[in-house]
Amino acid sequence: MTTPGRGLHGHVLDTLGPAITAGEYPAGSVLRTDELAQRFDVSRSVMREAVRVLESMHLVESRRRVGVTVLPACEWNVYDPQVIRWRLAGADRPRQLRSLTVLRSAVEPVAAGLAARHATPEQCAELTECALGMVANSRGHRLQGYLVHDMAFHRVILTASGNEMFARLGDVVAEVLAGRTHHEVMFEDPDPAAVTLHVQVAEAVREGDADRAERLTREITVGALQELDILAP
Amino acid sequence: MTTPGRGLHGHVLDTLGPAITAGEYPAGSVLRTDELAQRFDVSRSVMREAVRVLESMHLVESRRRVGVTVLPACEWNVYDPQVIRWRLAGADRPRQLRSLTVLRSAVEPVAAGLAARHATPEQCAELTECALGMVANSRGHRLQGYLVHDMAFHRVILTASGNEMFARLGDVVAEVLAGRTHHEVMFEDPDPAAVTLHVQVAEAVREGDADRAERLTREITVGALQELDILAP
DNA sequence: TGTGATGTATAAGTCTGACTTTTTGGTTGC
DNA sequence: GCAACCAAAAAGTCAGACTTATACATCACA
Repeated sequence: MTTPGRGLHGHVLDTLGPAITAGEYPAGSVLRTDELAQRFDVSRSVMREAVRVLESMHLVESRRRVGVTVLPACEWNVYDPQVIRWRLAGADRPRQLRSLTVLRSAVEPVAAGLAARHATPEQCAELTECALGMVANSRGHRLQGYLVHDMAFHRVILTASGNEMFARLGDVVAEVLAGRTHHEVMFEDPDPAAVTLHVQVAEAVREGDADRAERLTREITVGALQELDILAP
Repeated sequence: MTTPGRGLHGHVLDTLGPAITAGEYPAGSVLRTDELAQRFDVSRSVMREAVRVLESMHLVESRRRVGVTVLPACEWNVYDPQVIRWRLAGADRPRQLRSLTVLRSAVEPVAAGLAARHATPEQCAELTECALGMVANSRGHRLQGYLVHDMAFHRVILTASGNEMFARLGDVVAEVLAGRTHHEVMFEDPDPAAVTLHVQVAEAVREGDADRAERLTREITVGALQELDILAP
């Protein structure tokens, strides 16, 4: 995704970050900078930079005379894209996927409603194009093409909402969608009902019908929740 | 909030972070590590650590032969609590407050619905206690006491949702609420209707009525949006 | 025996200076 | 005008010496 291993400290992070988020070092574990520097065969300066970054993500805490302490998961900056990526790549991928899908179900409908009010003509056109692309790739095992348009669709919605916080979730949603396609229903064509919903959302946004856009997007996200068996009986 | 100035690099961040998020260095500005180190009267090692942290927040990008480039706001990790705090303390506080309030309006109703399903008896009790505290402080200019219980109420809802991503928004919501009280309607007693809504939400959660909890919480957040004049005509 | 003052070892924190590597931008030569 | 080449600039890396805070143990005193 981002440039991996931009410098030695980046390489260290690519190993340590996933290890910590995977729970390899339980909360409370204590690491020593010098030992880590030796283990990764880097200088202490480089190791310190890596620790500082982990510290800014609230993954660890560095204290004098003690060492580098691993913090409990409830302290982590779970919205940090890097942390999300590490967790998605590791053991608690399912848990992370569920959390993110629930977040989507909260955010995307509201974002769609805002998009209906604020989307520029260009964004409306983009949205329609994405929806059409989804339709065109919805049959005949064209999962890859479908996915690309699906990700683009949701990204445009989030951006067009005009809310910077929503917009920044574009990458996250894209990774959730990609993950879903790669693991769950890889071989079957997407649900035709879902495809129709996307087309209708594009319509609603184009017409500036905020309520309808929100309601339809809520239906989409309900579908995503059901795929992961997150629902009340 | 968090320990300020934990080490020299922390002090540098406390100055540089707010400066960058306030737009003092426009996107594309180039800084040099050595110059910064001199300006802050710290060694290059310390300065490098600070830059690494800013880099992990996507506030800047460091490239060889070029320097430390300030990135455009659309790249920033706007969910980083540190970044949020810096922005709330700076010039675009109003903009940040609006973004966060819209985010609240999306997340909190869904969180309340989940809380109705998953809240433990202890959490239900806490919730009721918070609501009662709000009632008790709702008259006679007891804004401070009211605020404390209001913040606690929303934090419990977010935690009880059982979703880690929601739970981590507790601090953010608390700061939004605190900011609102300190700036807008500081002198008037809170809207009685809002107080009643909180009591009713606590009720709905206790009874496990997810739909009602969600609907009522949506009313609360609509009120918050209206206070900031965020609404469609 | 319990409690407070004192000492000490430890690991992070800081600074400095030398060296390496990458990259930009200009210069040269065809 | 274009290619190859060169030199300067800034980040990146490393090693070593020194400083500082602090957890823990020790000891003295009540």
